[in-house]
Amino acid sequence: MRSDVLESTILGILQSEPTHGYDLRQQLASILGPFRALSYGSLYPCLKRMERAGLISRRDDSLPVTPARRSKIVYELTPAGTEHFAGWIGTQTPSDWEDEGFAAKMAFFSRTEAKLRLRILEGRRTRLEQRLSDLGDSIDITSKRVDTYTDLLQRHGLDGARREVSWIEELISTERTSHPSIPPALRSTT
Amino acid sequence: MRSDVLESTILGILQSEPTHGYDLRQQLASILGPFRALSYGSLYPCLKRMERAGLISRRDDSLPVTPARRSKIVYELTPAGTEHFAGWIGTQTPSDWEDEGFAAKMAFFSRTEAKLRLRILEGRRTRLEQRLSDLGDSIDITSKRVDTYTDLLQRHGLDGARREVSWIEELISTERTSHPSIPPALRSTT
DNA sequence: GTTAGCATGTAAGGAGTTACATGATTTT
DNA sequence: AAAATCATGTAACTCCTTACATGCTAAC
Repeated sequence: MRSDVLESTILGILQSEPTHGYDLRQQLASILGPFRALSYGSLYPCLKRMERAGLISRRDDSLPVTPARRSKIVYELTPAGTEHFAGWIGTQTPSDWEDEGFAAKMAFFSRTEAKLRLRILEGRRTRLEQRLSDLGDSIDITSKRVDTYTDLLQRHGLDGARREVSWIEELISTERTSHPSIPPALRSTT
Repeated sequence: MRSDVLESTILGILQSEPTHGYDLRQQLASILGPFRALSYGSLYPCLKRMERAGLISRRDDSLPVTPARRSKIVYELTPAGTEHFAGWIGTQTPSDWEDEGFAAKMAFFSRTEAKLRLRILEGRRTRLEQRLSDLGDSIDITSKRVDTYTDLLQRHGLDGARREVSWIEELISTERTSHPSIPPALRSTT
């Protein structure tokens, strides 16, 4: 995962409420999928970097909300962190086409403007279509080699890519129909 | 990709015919999918390591098969390399459960014994089922957080995981039916 | 009272990318 | 003759994992 994507995702989680590292990892895993979950050996140094960069700060929680004071370090957003997240969520970046960048952006879509949401989805679709055609080329190359299993593997990959594209297309059409403010003329420009 | 998986895959490709680095990369991409394709900055050092380890050797092709001698370096298997590949293809290792390890093994399945093939497929299925249940747990955790988009993302991930499992199950049942030597009693032990 | 899970961290090392550097061959 | 593609390689850098080290708290 690109470090800016990770940082922005952390900032996004912290925007809901101050959180400590261990818990942050669970949420990260549940948003991005348990696979891309990173290890603590990756997360804690990242939090330290972000603190040094002034994006987050350790919260001095003397609140007796949780009975006993533990050795938890609760992080919260600084104004700079809030601003950084607003910048990320309000713009389109190349990493938005990629798997993880896209997942991270989409997880916070309810805080994204409808127009930008659509643009990001369309960018993602373009990326997936390109991937689909690459996959097709690659299968053509191998087609001479008539190994049954290699073939099955490749077909499965192709299916997955196609499924990905149609999922995105459903999302796009849902976005368009639930925002009828967009003139119908634009809808066919796809 | 774990380096032993990469090395074994390279050995597997070289078993068909001696190949040079550039071409090896295309074949690697077409077998494993164009995504997991690695860069030359990764491949060439790996070939050098393998040469030093005695698994492959540079071929002195004075053969005038291709008209002009170019600056190509053609690698071929050494006896040690052949043996190494035979060991890998003939055994089950933990990396066979994982995405890349499994793809690499399956790409050479036509050179794998039917029994072992089945065991590897079943191991993969177990791994995928575990992944599926992890994903279910993770969605339960997030279910309180009723964000539409996070939800869509997670459902999509779950669908993908389920699709993966049923694909593997189809493969397994095909393996079993096309090898009726296996007593029917074993088939229900699934 | 001991096991399991919560919680934070560091050091070493693995794996791969990008950018750079170079040059041959084929196509337009 | 220029552009594209084939072909090999290195160095710096990024990102991440594993293994280790430590200690608290809750449940059995």
